[in-house]
Amino acid sequence: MGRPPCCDKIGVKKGPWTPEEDIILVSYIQQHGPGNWRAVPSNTGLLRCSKSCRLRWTNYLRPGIKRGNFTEHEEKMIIHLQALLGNRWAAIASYLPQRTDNDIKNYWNTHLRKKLKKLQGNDENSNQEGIRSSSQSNVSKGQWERRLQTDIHMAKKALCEALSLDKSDSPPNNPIPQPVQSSCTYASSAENISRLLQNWMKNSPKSSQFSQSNSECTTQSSFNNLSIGQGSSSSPSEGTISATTPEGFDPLFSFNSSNTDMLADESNAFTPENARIFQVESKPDLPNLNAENGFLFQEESKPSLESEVPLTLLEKWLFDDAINAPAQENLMGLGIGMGMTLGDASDLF
DNA sequence: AAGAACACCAACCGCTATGGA
DNA sequence: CTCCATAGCGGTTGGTGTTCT
Repeated sequence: MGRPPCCDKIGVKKGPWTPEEDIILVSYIQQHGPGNWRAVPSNTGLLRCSKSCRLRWTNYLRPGIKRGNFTEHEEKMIIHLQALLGNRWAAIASYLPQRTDNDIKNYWNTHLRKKLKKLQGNDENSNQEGIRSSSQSNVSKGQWERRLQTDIHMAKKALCEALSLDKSDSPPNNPIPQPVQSSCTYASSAENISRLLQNWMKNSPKSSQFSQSNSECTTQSSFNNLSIGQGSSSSPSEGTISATTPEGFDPLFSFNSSNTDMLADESNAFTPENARIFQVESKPDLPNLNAENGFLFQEESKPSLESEVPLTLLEKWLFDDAINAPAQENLMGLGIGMGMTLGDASDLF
């Protein structure tokens, strides 16, 4: 029997995604969750193949993705991990949950590789050319060993987790760094779309093709007022984005004036912080974003502190930072037990 | 000012592994 | 067991913006 082909490549659109397509895709995923990508083009009316939809989601629209400049810390980690793992970008990305493998790969190819080459050129007499050259010199052995060690370690970890589910929170003094499990909150993908739209509006001031009741409402200002989770319960008069589809799923994005105070200022619109607060605030009445329709709130498994007591932006920022810090420290000790020290990578700078 | 060269990065391509029919 | 869709991955390409000449 077999299944029908993924996409027949006829009438399949290629090239950059438009904000409209992004909105349709995110809206659909918020309702149905990621997966079953084959159904996405037909259900949304997107003229994209399923693979393109999946890649767009994983590389760009997925929540929690950090874009923009890499920090020095991230650079060092990438260099270190690349030396350990080679060009296994997905594995490297698992240690930098806010970055996609594509992003890391691009950054490596465009920045870090040159940087390392330059450093090696400037330091050719040094025995610290280090990780790269030394690992390259016996690449067949060293890399294989490291990969093997990494794989063994990952297998061990998986086994441990399987055997002790109740100990899912690894002890703080765990000497073995673990890939960071990124939390997945689809709501905050609006942040990504907002960012996209802001860039888009910057680059292309022409009006979007959203059908809007208010003709003065530009795409950007609309998204500054974006409210998540109001779904079909929101008043149509407030300007629901028209994203008609064959199945007519309800777009989840609507413009709600109740939140414009926080988001009215363009500079304040949908930063990661306020996006998350926004999400928390809109949790209690989320008719469309619940487990029943596939919307996953993995962050809800965290202590309910955040949802009970809204934090200020600064408090949240500090709170998030405190959470992330141990993981980063842990990651920086990655080489321990893998035949490598962080110093090896740090020496490159 | 104009065009060439370069840099960047989103998206695509092709391959492999996996799992369901 | 075989076939095929799907997911995931790494390499590559092409469009666009920036810098250089």
